[in-house]
Amino acid sequence: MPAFCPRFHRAIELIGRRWTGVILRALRSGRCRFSEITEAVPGLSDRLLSERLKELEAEGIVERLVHPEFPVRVEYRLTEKGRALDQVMDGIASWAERWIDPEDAVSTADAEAAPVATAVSGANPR
Amino acid sequence: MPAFCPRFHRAIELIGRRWTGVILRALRSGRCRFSEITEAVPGLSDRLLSERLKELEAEGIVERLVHPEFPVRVEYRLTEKGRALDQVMDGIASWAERWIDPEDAVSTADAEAAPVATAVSGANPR
DNA sequence: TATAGTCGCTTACGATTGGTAAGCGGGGCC
DNA sequence: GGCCCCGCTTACCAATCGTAAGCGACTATA
Repeated sequence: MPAFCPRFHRAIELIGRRWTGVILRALRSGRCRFSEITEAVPGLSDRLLSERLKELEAEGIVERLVHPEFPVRVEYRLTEKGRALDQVMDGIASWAERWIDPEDAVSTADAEAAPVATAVSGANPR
Repeated sequence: MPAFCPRFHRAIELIGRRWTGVILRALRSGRCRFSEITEAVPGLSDRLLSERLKELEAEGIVERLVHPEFPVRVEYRLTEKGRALDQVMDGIASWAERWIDPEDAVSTADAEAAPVATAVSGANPR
């Protein structure tokens, strides 16, 4: 096995970008509208969701469908390439279930969802 | 399936941080010394490798062994928790092999490995 | 007519993180 | 002494992220 593979590198840097993984998971779980995703993923802002979705669309992992109805409805769907990531996502989920301490995970999610009073006062947090 | 799972989130943001994936792959392929990893991964700097290894050690994914020999030899190894990621890594590798265009990947790696003549010269006023 | 609200973005700006280069400590080697 | 090696650490600047606000097309309410 080679120590470095450009394709592997590109793949993991792509799906590993901030929020990308959770966005793909939300899409897979049936959330397909912009606002459904922001609601489903605590801490994720409009700006980043928009940015990530554009990247994923450019990569051919999701496709964007615009329904020119009432308040413009936009639907995002996994392409075949995107659905091919399901087993990867499942693998990560299994690993997380076995090895990630739920409390760590919760505190992380909280910190992202509600970084209320923490950041301002720190003396020199690193 | 829930749209959001804190443990999944934490897991993917952890292994998805910049360089983390390729570092783990390098470790798995037998490179275990600091300098072996920097050599194996084009574009990865000392600073980031050091930072990522510290994080991975703190997470219990790699362990650090110091051999007080000649020029201090430091060995990094995957723990059980780290080795449990093998199937995830394999899944990503398979996906990449099927879906990532080698040329895209090469150009990406090149850009990272050899920004030789581009960056140095002027004409980059912010 | 005016005001307000919805959805999906986009813009602006400060805070965090990443990349590049240089230095450092402890040893051995000439 | 001066110079190399390894594994970091520090310093500095650019890229990315998080927060908040605004925008365009449209409707609903008054």
